[in-house]
Amino acid sequence: MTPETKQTSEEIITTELIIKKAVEVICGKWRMIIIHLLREKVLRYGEIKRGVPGISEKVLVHELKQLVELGMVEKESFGEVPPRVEYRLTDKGRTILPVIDLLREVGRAFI
Amino acid sequence: MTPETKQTSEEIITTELIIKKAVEVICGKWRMIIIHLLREKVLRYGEIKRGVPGISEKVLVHELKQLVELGMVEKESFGEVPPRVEYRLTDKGRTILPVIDLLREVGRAFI
DNA sequence: TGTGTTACCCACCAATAGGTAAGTAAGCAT
DNA sequence: ATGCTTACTTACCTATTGGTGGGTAACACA
Repeated sequence: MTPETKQTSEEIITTELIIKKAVEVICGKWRMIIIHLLREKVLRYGEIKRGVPGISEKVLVHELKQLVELGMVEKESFGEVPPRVEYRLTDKGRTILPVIDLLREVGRAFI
Repeated sequence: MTPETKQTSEEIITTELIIKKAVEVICGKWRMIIIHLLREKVLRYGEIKRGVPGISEKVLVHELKQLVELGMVEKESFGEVPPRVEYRLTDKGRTILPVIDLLREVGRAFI
């Protein structure tokens, strides 16, 4: 990234902004779990719900909405009854998969 | 990491636990900023405070306490007046530096 | 006597995150 | 008519997070 070892105070400020934004994007009790679930499969709403036991419907819906807003997840509704809605990770969403993998590695020490 | 591609449901549960724990450890509005600050220097309380502009004293004290509890930071008080207290990253704390670096990389796309 | 220094603590408040339980639409099968 | 299915919505509540503005100890120095 930055080839220089010394950072100007401007760069430090930007670095802090980026880190804070990234933390904001990553955090939430269930968000990483949902993304981890979507890692390899396109899933319907109900499948995600069953795959994340313990999450409330309200929070799941809210999280999915935010993930779509952030451009990390794509939502596709088929106009069927009963409804069928699929969620899939976007390329942008996939950029944080390495973060999840790293979290799995370092997280062990804190359990 | 796990050489197998298929995970048993037991492993999936453990994976979720680890990810949730890691997220818990990482999150908080200021935590990563504080750790990033301590990356290369041992700092006094006041230096951290000045290095994290915007944080309230209450939150800073609380964060530092939790970081010590988690074993990520060591606190050393010198019995002086006016008081002098130093904080330094432990090896355990250093394990999340790669996470911060990765967050810096992926975070750009979300600003 | 009074002021400055440093690293805190405390009471109180507001905003956000998350949970619970119920309800809804629209069609199909019974 | 009734119930089942699926993907939600809504009202209400609690808990956690973070912020504000004050106070404190203990000594040194003017």
